Amino acid sequence: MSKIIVSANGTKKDAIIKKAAGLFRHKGFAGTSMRELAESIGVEAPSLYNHIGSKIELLQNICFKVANEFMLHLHQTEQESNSTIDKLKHIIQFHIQMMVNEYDEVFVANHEWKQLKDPYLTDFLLQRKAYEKKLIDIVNEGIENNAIKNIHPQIAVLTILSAVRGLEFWQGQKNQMEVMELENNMIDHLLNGLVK
Amino acid sequence: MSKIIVSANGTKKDAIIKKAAGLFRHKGFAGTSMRELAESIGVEAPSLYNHIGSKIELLQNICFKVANEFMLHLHQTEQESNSTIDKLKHIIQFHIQMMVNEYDEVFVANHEWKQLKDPYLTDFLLQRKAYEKKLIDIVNEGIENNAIKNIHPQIAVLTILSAVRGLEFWQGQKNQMEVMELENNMIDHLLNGLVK
DNA sequence: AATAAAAACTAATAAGCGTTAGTTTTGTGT
DNA sequence: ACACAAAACTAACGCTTATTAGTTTTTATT
Repeated sequence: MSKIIVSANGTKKDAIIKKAAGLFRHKGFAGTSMRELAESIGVEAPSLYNHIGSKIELLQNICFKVANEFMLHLHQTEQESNSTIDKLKHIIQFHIQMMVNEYDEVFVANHEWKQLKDPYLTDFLLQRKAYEKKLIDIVNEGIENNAIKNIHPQIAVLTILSAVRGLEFWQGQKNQMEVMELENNMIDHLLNGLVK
Repeated sequence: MSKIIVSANGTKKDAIIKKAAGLFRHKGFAGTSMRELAESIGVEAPSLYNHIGSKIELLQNICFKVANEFMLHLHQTEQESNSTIDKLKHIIQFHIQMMVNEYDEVFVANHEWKQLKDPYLTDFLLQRKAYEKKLIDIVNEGIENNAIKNIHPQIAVLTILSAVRGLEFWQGQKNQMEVMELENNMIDHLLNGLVK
């Protein structure tokens, strides 16, 4: 077998990307060298280039994989004909789940996308703006339906996204029990507030 | 006069740190070179070393200046004998103000502190933990006083801090009117929720 | 066992990094 | 105008970077 250990249904490139996500999270994209990445895999740096095109390509893969997953889920949520509040609950829950299940990738997409080069940088930002726009539409829908108070929709979305994207400190505790507690508390906090 | 333009009551080192904060925010600490920093100031890279010790020292200055400002404000807030809710309002407001007035510095402190080296890294993390601990105590006080619902205090603090720290997208709009709107909406959202 | 392909290696490239040494220019106080 | 200090410069150091070229080893297929 090869030195690069692949998981089921995964290519060697996937395995490299996975390791890269972990290192990029800990040390940043610019702060991680290909030699480090290679060593963490158990291989010499040039060997990586049998499987990948470049360092920046790794970052592109991570960022767009995450962006696509979020966008796909949002599309699905839009098409379910739940109440506005349930949609928001669903979205917040998904963000938390992603944060728990694909922590490295989501973190890197949230923090290192600035290191992307055009045209990928522009694409990424457009996708992000589109995502926020869709969320704002949902909040507006809730305001029209009298389900949500007359708050500034953009600020409400900003607050929610900031809150869920910033979840990075919730580390190590992957215990499913605690994740559910986190979900329930955050959803309640962001929807119903803190005041008794 | 010298090439490095100093603002009133500021040393040349302060001017360099200020420029560094801007670059570190845009390109990251590892992604910013001393030659870039020098060029943005209008000087050759080695000239910087007449005024500063090292690159990492710039990051240290930024991170601890921000950390100290937040900690100082929290101390003051603790000693004012307002209600728990007013304390929280006050703290959220201060975070937003800092985000608006010292955007570069706060952003860098929030995102690039990982690049610090020990003992500064450990010190910074301890200070952050202490800050969170104090906030948790305030929330607990509110729960005991029946002012805050029986939420998990750590998660509540996590949510609030995530929300205010993530405010990065609120860019360019330094219009004071809009800042007040942002403040009022976020405070209302984080304290009273979204649901009507 | 022979052959072809995949995946690893070593060696080396040019470029960029933070920083130091040594020197020259600029500004200040007498 | 002279002396001293501050602040800039050029040149260069040793090191690290991502990546390429060329070669050898390993694996899979017949």
